[in-house]
Amino acid sequence: MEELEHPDLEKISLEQVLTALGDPTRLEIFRKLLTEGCLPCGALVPGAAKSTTTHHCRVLREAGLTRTKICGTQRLLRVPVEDIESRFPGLLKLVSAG
Amino acid sequence: MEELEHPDLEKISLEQVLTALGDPTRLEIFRKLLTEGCLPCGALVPGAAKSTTTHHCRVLREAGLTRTKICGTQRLLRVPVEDIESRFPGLLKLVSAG
DNA sequence: TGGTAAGTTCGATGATAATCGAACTAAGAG
DNA sequence: CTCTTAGTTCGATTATCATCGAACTTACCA
Repeated sequence: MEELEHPDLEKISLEQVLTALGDPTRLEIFRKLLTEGCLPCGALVPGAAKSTTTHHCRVLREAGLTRTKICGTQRLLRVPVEDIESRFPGLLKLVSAG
Repeated sequence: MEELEHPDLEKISLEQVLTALGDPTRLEIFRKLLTEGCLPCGALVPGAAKSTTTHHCRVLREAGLTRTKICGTQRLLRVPVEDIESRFPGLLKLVSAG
């Protein structure tokens, strides 16, 4: 079960993370993944065009906020909780609370 | 010494905060205020047009991230640290570290 | 009472980004 | 092999936003 390429979290800037989460759709995706664990791309934004969802998933992945596992025709997204917590301490608590 | 109007922090959404800080210029302003304390509007973005700085200050203020005191012809901005910490726990640590 | 310095407001402009549909790729079922 | 399902890529469109200059307000100083 391979994974898509992901950036080194050490090289991600806080600005990039905040920009990624500053969009309402992506914040909703991120929160959904945090509470529900692991979800396929298609389950993330009900009602949106597939290409739109793909776009948001890419922005989140490139900001280091999600990991994507290739699982047949599906892409399973999850939040790398420990990695994020060590690189951006406070972020997950912030998103979970807000 | 009066203050400009500020929103109730309880009514601010996390999304609004993240959008405000997602811009590189505003993140820089916010960090500068965090480290240097209290600064006039004009000292925040060297080189920018005054109207640009005014714009960014308004976005930050409307997101509850700054308080503005009217001081003669100047507007002195500061970060309401305690208020932010209680409404958005983790945010200040996140910004300070990143 | 000028004059200056600090910000604001307004309208325009340019850049960035969100969204979509259509065509495509890849994997699995029958 | 064919069909379906999941997602990607591409190009176009639209909307949002960052930036600016010009005109204005306000406070303070000489």
